Amino acid sequence: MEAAAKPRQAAKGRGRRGTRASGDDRERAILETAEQLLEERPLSEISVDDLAKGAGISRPTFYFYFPSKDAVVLTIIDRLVAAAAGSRAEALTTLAQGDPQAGLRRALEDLYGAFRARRAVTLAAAELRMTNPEARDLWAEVMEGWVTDTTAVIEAERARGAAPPGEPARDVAIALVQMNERVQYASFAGESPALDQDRVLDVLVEIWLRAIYGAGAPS
Amino acid sequence: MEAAAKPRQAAKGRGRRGTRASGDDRERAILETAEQLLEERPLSEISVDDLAKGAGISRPTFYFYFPSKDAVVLTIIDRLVAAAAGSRAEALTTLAQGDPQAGLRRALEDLYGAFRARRAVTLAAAELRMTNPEARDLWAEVMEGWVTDTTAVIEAERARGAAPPGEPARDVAIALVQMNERVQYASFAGESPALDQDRVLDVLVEIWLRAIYGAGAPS
DNA sequence: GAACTCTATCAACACTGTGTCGAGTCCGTC
DNA sequence: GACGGACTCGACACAGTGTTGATAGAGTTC
Repeated sequence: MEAAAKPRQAAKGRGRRGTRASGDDRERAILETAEQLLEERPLSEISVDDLAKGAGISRPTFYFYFPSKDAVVLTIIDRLVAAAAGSRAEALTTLAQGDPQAGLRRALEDLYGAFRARRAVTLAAAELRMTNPEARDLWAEVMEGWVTDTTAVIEAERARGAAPPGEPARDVAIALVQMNERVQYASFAGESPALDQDRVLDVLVEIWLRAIYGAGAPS
Repeated sequence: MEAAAKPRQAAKGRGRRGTRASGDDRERAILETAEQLLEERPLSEISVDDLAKGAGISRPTFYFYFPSKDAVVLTIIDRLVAAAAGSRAEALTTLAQGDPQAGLRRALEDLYGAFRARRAVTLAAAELRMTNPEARDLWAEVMEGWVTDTTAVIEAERARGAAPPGEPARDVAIALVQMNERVQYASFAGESPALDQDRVLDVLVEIWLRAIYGAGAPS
């Protein structure tokens, strides 16, 4: 009886737990504090107490608004993801009509821009993904979206004869999308072997174009 | 004088802190326990107590052998890195003489094999890299090694006219190496959009060859 | 305007995990 | 047989998480 008695389920149900009222300010204050602190240091070095203090409340009161630190960050990531989804929809439109190569570049540019604009959140997402299943799932969804789109583009280009055949389109898409993720992350995080922020796009675009349009290699 | 009196430096100086004696067994037991537990669950869900228990000692005794949990994992990663360095040296030899394209495939194969053989450690390394500077540096060194080698190959192939010009060789090398890392990680971790373990190599090799040897794309 | 309810708040607590200290035991050697 | 170093662990101090229960205040509702 003892063990099952506790309905422990931290990080379930992202937002406030009760109904809605005036304390919206507090909730916003917590989110803003989190974003601001993430600008300064990694997620692992931010405690619930830091968030509470930043929002001008006590630690227990924090738990009135969010079930955990992770939930706060997840909420923030949700927004980033929503913004990125917007970029993706837009990019798709550009791609559908007109020159696919130029469209591809536009798409990669938008995506890169969306994440660079919220660098700190992007890095926190990567960190959270390591330990939090919800973050992992959310990110997986995002990746899946891009992979699906990219697969469609590759298949279309192959079908119309603009791109040569090769490994399955979806497999290539997965590798390219993951390359972008990693390269962008390394660049944002200032890792040691990493591309300069303003070189990222040129390099990624060249590899994408060659991977999709370039024939094998007749030495 | 006081401050310097304590040679306290958690996670600094990987192995035992004292001299060497019989307790080598314990040290080995801790390392083996760690490897074994990493096979079952992520690093974040393994405590110092788990390691101590697994090695048949108490928690304080653990600290006689290692300054922290991280230090244990770092030691394990060191070994993986050493093995990978071996693969790299071998791959270089293959590359230097004979067909570079076949050599490239061999190199990627060896690398992939080295990490797949120690999947759990590879995943732990990625996890630790998020929070531990030492792990970050160690990994950075490894990456730098591959980037340097790859850069040399690309430049050589361009010089001898086998590969067309393009973005700076080092930039391309960074992107490709990071792609490999991310694709392999996703595959090992069983992420949702990820390549099947036995598709990884074919896909990576195709993209490498096209990125290096494939011309742009004259639609 | 007293009783009722619902939001919001926090002190105090229980728990988990880390790292340290000090008091040992055991063992070889001088 | 006592000294010193390798080795061990109980007990502690600390940091962080999440919960409980008591309470204050701001509207209703009758």
